[in-house]
Amino acid sequence: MREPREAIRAWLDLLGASNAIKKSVDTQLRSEFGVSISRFDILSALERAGPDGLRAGVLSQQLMVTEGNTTQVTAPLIRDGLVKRSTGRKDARIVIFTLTKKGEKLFSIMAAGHKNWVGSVFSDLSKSEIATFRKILRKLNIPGSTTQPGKDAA
Amino acid sequence: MREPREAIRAWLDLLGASNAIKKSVDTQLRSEFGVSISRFDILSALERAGPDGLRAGVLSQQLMVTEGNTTQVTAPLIRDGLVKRSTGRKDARIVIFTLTKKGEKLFSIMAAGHKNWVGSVFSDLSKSEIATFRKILRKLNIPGSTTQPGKDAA
DNA sequence: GCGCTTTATTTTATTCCTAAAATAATTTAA
DNA sequence: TTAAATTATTTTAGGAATAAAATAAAGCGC
Repeated sequence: MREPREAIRAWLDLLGASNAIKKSVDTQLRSEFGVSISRFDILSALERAGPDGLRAGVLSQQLMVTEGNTTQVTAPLIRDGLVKRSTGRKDARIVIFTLTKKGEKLFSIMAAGHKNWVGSVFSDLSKSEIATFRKILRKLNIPGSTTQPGKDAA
Repeated sequence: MREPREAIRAWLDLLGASNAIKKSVDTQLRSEFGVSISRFDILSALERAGPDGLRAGVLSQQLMVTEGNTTQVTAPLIRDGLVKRSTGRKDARIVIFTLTKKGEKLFSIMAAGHKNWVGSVFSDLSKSEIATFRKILRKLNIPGSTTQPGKDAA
């Protein structure tokens, strides 16, 4: 494949679709629940983690953002009583985030809406088309991405 | 397609690929030319527009950003002498952005690098795979998107 | 011609993100 | 056991985006 013109078009299409879907989901989460997509992602990770919650560093890794960002985005969630922040009992450097009851309740409602919205975006695609789509995404050569097959450390 | 689980996975893959490619391109543009991807996009639009340049509103529309954002992102490009800002001769409310000679020169170098980087991301895909990929992207139902087929104003 | 509306852009305040500096707690080593 | 190094997180400064308010210029209606 030495035809960068088509590659550029594909990249612009990919970026455009991603931005448009993200904006749509974000707008719906905000208007219905007053929560941005970034905050939703944090609630989602904490829900998956269960009652033990997640350390700040682990949460950041999972969301692929910096720790500074996690500190900032959790702040309003804590202020609003959706997330609890506690420090490690053995090691006081460690910070653990968990979902509060209120956070759990809100998240379960939001998750249903989110699932439906995303489902509707892909509703015109057959199961095999979705599989093809994901397969092609996996074939992209993204520099610095660890998601490549069989790329173990030397 | 009533299987939101796979749809969610596809959406997360799509978002992840888009973010990763964008970060990679941005990093390379910054390190080699000291220009962010947002600034590159503006230079690119102005290059396509040619010597007549573009009005602030048109530029914003093309880049799908607000006019306030255009004002802000053009500012450093003007400061650095890559873009010229002039006001309309007939209507003083109108602002026109054009590429300077310096901007043209830098852009032509950057565009070559950009084309290669994006090309390499898609280098493992055949021509028909790229076509399939773009076709599937076009089948996504994105709320509020005007890119849907045959959706004329009523 | 003068006030009112519309149009075009800028400014302001806020969110989300990063990188780098600062802080704070623990562990290691001499 | 205390000074130095490491680890975990927060703070700070700044870029890129938005929405909404402010500014500024044109165009209308009478």
